[in-house]
Amino acid sequence: MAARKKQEARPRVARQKTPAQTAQPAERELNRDDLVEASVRVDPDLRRRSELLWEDRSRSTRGPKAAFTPDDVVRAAIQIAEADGLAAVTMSAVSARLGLTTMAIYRYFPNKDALLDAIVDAAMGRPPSPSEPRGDWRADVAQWAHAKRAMLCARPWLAELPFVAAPHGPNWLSWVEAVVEPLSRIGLSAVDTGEMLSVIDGYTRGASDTAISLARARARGTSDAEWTAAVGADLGRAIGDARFPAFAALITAPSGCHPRTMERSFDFGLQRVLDGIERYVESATNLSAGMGSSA
Amino acid sequence: MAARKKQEARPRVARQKTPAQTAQPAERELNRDDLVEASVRVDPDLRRRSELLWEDRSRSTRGPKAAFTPDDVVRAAIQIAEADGLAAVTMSAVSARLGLTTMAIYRYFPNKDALLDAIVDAAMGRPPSPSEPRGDWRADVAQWAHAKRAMLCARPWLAELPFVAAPHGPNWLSWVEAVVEPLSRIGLSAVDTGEMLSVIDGYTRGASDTAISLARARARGTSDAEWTAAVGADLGRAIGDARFPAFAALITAPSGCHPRTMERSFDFGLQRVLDGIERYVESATNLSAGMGSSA
DNA sequence: TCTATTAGCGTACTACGTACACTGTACGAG
DNA sequence: CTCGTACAGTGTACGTAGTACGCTAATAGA
Repeated sequence: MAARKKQEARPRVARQKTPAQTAQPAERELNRDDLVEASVRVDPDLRRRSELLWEDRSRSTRGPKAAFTPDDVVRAAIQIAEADGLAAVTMSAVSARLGLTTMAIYRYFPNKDALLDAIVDAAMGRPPSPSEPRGDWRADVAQWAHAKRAMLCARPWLAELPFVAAPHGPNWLSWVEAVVEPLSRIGLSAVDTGEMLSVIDGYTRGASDTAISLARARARGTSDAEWTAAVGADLGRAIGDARFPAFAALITAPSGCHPRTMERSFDFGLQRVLDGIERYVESATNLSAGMGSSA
Repeated sequence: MAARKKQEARPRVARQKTPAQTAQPAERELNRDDLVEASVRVDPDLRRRSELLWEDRSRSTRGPKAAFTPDDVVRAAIQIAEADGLAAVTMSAVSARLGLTTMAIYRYFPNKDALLDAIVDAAMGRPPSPSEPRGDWRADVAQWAHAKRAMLCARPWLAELPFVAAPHGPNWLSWVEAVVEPLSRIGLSAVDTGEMLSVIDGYTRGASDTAISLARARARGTSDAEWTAAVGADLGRAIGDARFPAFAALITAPSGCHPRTMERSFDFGLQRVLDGIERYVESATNLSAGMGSSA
């Protein structure tokens, strides 16, 4: 991540790009040509990273044979992250795992950022395909949310990376596709569907953080009891402090935040969110049917 | 963050702590004594960091006078982060900004992690106090969510830090208190209130990520048009790809993801989430009133 | 066969976090 | 008043990270 930081710190001299086409129409529909045209304006670094995620890196003809594929490198890096955490994923460590010298990975990825991009996409994997698309969007969306949460908890180091930000690879898009599909079946407008996507994904990522934190602790060898004690000691600062009466009352009562009940809690909240969406769907459907019933 | 990483990577030899009190009762109510007892079991590093956030660092008597206070150091660090991003916050940079040599900050914070803890808490600031507590939990919660989102967008570098994780300082607790207070007024059980807290906060953090990403781009000097182009080029990979039909259809339609409409979108989703909570409140209230009405 | 291309190596440089020993200052105990 | 102790800030040095650059050798196409 040091590399990522460097990228952010670079423009100390704020580079003001030529503000030539500030007033370009953004409300139009997108098509391929627009995107090709648009991508020209995109930061070359970002464009290169995106290309590395998508291009077919099949063998080029000349020169000596490479001992590994980029996928091998990514796999090695992921194994290191699984075993020793994201911080252990250094260029030297990855190289060493493959039996290469440090500089050899730079033949596969131009820098660590590009490697991390590939790691993120590979580590996400594919979403589980819904058992049978029986038209029940609510069940499918719930299943997706649980799957995404489980994916993040299984690889808690993944959430340390800014995997919400560009560039996104095929697996990332697959995950999005897997929610958008059931959401589209609701029959809302595209804009509304986008809103619902944001609601579901936002809740899923945000509400998974505690579980991810626990998973991280487990990966470090911390027991659940120790983690609970640490959280309690941390939040317990509120108890007896006049500034936090409501929160103190909350955590003093028998708590719902235990490793055992966390997934149940997640599902409970998810059902509330889905309720909210459903209420909107009902009202929108009623409205479009001309019945004017308010929810 | 390199320091944070190091901390994660440290236990390559998985240190299995003495699993002595694995079966300690966690379902009981918490009180001060429990917490003191519990905190003994907590990772000393974490405990020290928490203490640094909470203890009164008033002047000790002996020795030469310190030129600055820990708050001065934190302020300097935050100024650097505001100007050049989180990556520019190095121990040397902070020292230099205060006119000190690199090693001088170690007189104020034992290491970079501790400094970052303080930065996070200071940068969060205090939540705005609700205009007048008129008993409308929904309005107060919505105001809180918008405020938290605004706070994160104003300091996009803050979201790069694991500020969901321990240790938490007084400002962090103030933010929590500020939602728990209106949520408590609903009259749900403590457990249910905790669930709602998780729903609201989860949605708020998760659904703010896109706006944070935009804010980050702006901080780098990227124009909104460039950012939109970059996002379009990134997600546009889905267009024409048979693997992502639903998502392609979504982004091909006139999109709702524009800088101008982002806050409106956030609020729209927030209203859905609040609807879901409200529906639960209604059903729970009806149930407790013995009317057995199902939602 | 010759040559352009490229995989992997070795060396070296820079930036960062931080350990450690040192200097000088200022308060409080004698 | 003075002296010793505690502490602020300095300077040097080390380990680790990312990576630029030039070298060697292998390979396939001309």
